[in-house]
Amino acid sequence: MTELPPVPAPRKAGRRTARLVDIAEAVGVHTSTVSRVLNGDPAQSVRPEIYDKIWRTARQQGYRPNALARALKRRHTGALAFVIPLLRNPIWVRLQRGALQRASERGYAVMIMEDEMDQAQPPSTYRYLVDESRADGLLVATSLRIPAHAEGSTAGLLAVPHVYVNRRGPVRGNDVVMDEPAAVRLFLDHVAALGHRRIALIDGPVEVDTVHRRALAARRACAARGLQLTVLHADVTEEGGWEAIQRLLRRGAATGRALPTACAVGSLNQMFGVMAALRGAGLAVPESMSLVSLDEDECLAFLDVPVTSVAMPLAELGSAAVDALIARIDAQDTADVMICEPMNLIHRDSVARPPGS
Amino acid sequence: MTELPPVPAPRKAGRRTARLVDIAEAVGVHTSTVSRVLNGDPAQSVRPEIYDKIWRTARQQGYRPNALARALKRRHTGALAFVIPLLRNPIWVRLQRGALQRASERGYAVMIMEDEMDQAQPPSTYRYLVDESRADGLLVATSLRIPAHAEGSTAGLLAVPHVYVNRRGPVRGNDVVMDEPAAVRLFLDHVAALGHRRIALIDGPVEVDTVHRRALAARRACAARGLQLTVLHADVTEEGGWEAIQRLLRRGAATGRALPTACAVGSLNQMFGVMAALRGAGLAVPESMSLVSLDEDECLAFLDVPVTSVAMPLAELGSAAVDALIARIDAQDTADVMICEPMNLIHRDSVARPPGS
DNA sequence: TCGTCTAGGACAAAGGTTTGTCTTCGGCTC
DNA sequence: GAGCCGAAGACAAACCTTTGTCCTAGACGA
Repeated sequence: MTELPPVPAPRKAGRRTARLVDIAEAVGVHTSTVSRVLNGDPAQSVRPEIYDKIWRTARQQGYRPNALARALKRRHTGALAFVIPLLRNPIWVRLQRGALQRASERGYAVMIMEDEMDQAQPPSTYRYLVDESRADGLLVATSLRIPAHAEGSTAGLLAVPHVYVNRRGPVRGNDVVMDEPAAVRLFLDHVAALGHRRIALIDGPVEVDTVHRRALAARRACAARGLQLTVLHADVTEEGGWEAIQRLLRRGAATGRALPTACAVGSLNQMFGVMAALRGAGLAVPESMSLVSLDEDECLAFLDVPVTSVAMPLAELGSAAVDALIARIDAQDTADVMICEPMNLIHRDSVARPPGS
Repeated sequence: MTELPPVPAPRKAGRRTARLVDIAEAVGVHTSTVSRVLNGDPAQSVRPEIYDKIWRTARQQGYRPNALARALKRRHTGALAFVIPLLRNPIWVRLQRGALQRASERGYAVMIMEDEMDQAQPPSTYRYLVDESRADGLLVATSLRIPAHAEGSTAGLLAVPHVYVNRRGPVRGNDVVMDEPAAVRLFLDHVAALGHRRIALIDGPVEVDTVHRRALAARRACAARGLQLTVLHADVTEEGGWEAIQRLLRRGAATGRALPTACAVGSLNQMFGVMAALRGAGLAVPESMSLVSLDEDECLAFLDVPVTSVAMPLAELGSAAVDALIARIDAQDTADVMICEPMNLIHRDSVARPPGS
């Protein structure tokens, strides 16, 4: 394997790929006939002998329809653009996977546009992809925060088929999201049943829509259950999680109020920071603090103390988003979609009864 | 060839986007003039007044050249296809980022094709993307193992501009890889200097090219330094890492030979399993076993014991791969590329002197 | 005055498909 | 035998740009 043949650099020597007209000539019919036969046009009738010859020739010449010409004529590119922040956070990977797979099943290619977390562009920036006929529609998973969305950038996008993924856009009817409230309740019910009364939620910046909805759901659910809730917003990084715990501790020390005994963490990255900070503060998990990750990843099972988590339907979200976008491209229904299943609490070892119970 | 691409659905009618002819009519010139002016053709001379009017009208109508028609005529799509296994492993994310960014700088769009780890396709499968004029070239980062590559699947790809990323293809001249031997040496020099003599390398399946090259480099370097090396191949998962350590322990018990005192782990996923297994076996890090990850990720700094790692130039790899592919598309040079920098050992707390020294 | 040159454009031919409309011809009915 | 019809395909017009070539009128030189 180490010594392989030297490369002959076989750049295509003028031999162009087969076209419809090549087949037509070889068979002795018009290109329109070849086109209809190859596309299985039921209205076209040809003698079986010609039919066979067309297929044989096409196969033999390795014919592939030119997607450009076809798209130009059909006014339909068969491509979807996915605007996504490429983060280390595995949720995006799973989401991307689900979307890619479904798109491929439905005969669409997906082009990925990175939208950097730090300098997110308004989604309408990407409209040009549709205007230039590079894509038929936009899957928007940008991390731009809500207020910036709302201001003006809206109008541009509306002219073009698009769907917001895991986020709510400025108008209703184009969103595909997960049931964040259910995830939060899954966590709350679990720890409340064990006797926890003081709860913390550590999550990303409040301007991020998912975070906002989780916080809201947590507040409602805690109010309903008579639980005391502390919400801490921090960067979606290990540092962020670390710093959030510091804040929690400082706040506890300053007010003299007892610390929460159960804590949910919005992202895997933050989780690492949270655990490090807890360890540093001498707070044992789960003895002093129960921990639940709202972001499932297999590595959680292998940590020092395996972390209980809520597994969200991310792949399902991705594929549902693709379906929703294609429906919009085909000018079909246009309603928000919420993906609820499957959503499971994965029991591991980071949750226990509150201390002193 | 049995199945042509799925027939796309019809598209809703509506306000069409501006075309060259719309501008031409509005201005009162021929479309060719508009095209040349808008494309800045230096050979075209036009009165300043017309020039201004063309630009004004184009801007006002929000003209965007139709990428399909343009690509059809120019025989150049401006898109690259990236065949990649979408894994949780963060290396792919970084690689993808580097590639996306560079491609966008060079005016190319990137479409991502997922190639599943489990059922990887021969790279020539994706040739159709170029044959159908969907992309100008292929960035191949498939996880398919070498032997399968070599057999027959080669010929198809050669006809098309492509580059293997982080892998060696079956012929020389189309590979963009990192300096894995240097990474291995960085690890070895570090632990050898501390007095370690018995070394382990836990990595993915040997058929994966990067793994193969790392193992080879490790063997050579250990031989040269008089170190004793154990290489363990395992799945690139947490389980895999866990199981590799079990194997190491069983082997030690069976032969009665002393265990390695320093261990490099090829991927982050495996690292979690390795640490769990070590913990389970009562082997403290770094007192009983020094650990180095060959896969840097920020979370390593926040683990129970922060893990020393070798940071590889992944983003650089991605952008270099894009450059190399574009060079091939432009029929320029065709030589292998090896990315060497930046590559750093990130010192954390998982490496110490060997026990009893 | 005639020819030449150049600026300033116009014309038209691609590029490969799709698709609405026509044509031709044999067979059938009446 | 005239008329009609369906089968089997041919024709040609898009789809929107790019680009090689051609045209025209005024300026200029001889």
